[in-house]
Amino acid sequence: MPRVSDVKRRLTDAALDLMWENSYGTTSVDAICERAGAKKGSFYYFFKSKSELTVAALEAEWNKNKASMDALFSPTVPPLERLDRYFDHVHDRLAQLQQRCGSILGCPLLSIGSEVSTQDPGVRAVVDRIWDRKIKYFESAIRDADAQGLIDAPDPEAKARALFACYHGTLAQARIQNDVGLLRDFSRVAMDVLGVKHVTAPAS
Amino acid sequence: MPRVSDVKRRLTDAALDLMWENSYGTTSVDAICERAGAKKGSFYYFFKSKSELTVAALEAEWNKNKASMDALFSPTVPPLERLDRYFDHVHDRLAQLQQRCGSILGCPLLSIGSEVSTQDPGVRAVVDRIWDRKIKYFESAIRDADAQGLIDAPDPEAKARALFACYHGTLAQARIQNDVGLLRDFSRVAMDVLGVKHVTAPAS
DNA sequence: AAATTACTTGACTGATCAGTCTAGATAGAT
DNA sequence: ATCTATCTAGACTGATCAGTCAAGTAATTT
Repeated sequence: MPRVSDVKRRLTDAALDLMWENSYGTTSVDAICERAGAKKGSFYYFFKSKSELTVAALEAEWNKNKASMDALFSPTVPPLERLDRYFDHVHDRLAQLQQRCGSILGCPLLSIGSEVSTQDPGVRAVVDRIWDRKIKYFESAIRDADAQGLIDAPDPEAKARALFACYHGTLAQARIQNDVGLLRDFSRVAMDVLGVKHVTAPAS
Repeated sequence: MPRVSDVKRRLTDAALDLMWENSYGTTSVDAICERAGAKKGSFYYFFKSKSELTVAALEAEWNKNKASMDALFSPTVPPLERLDRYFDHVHDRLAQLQQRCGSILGCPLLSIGSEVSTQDPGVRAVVDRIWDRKIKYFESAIRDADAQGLIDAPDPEAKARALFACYHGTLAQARIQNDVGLLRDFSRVAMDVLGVKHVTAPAS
């Protein structure tokens, strides 16, 4: 085996950055190559199409995040605190990205997924797949919280999906309005959605 | 004043249809003209750019929907029922659109807004504006529900924004997964978010 | 009937798009 | 040393893009 290059990784990184900040449609293959410091020939050596690159980029992003997800959702952490910490973590990351690029970017899975899902089955499928994996973290936290009597969740999977949807709506709104505000308070909304029994803020 | 034409309306209709079903980026001016049965010259007679057309299309869509929003959120309807009926109404409309085009399309404000908000201040602004108007319906329903003691909502505007975000996340997920499921049950999630005091599901 | 206003027509431009192709360069295996 | 698999270079193609423009048509006013 001759030399190995890191161009593939640079391409997926560049693609995700550009598509996250702008959109799938306005991110051209040329622009991806330029940011990655690669040439077109290399791009099409590694990927059959822009669509396939996108699938790879989303998978790569998932792999980059998995370790910190595992840590945040460690069973050693009290279940509701896992969710709290996760929301904080995402908030901090988006706030930090805003420093660099001027915008609250929301969730790339949602932005890209919403943009291409009716037209690109491959990308839609990978978004679905990663989405499901992420929901599993919510689901087990919810199941543990239920087991500890902190909430009443007879169907943890459904609860997780509902909470996940709510969270992504909040991320999308933060992107559209370029405002972290709602994100900062999402934890309270989450506790409402979960029906947390005794907690600081809400009366019920 | 010489003859009047309905081309302007046909163009905004066509644009919204195409952008909703596909995306802003993949909807070309040529395609809009073709569906509207208009020529390029007419397009640029009425609109300065694709961006301006989009702003007009979103405003036109709002105007088309306003009457039914007013009816659904009529003060003659019990407040929580207003929300229920609204969710049902949207569900039915999306299910009906799915028959025609094969996909659950979600909310065009969110899809288009999320796609262009970092790049097109004009479109972002109109999405924001319409978004705010829609939230007002939620807000007054929530305020009325609070006044009737059905819920405890010291800050109706914040509650409305949170519920709106949750709802749009659910719409987005329905689009990405092409599944009405979550939408059908959203009313229950909404009641959780609102902290409805006595109802079928939650304990608290 | 002539002038004016409101719209229509479609060919055109130059830029940019995703994707192709051929000719190399580089490094490890033999 | 040379062979071969892996990767790079970058010019090229044809389609499509948003937007322009000059000439034309039709209803209404005067």
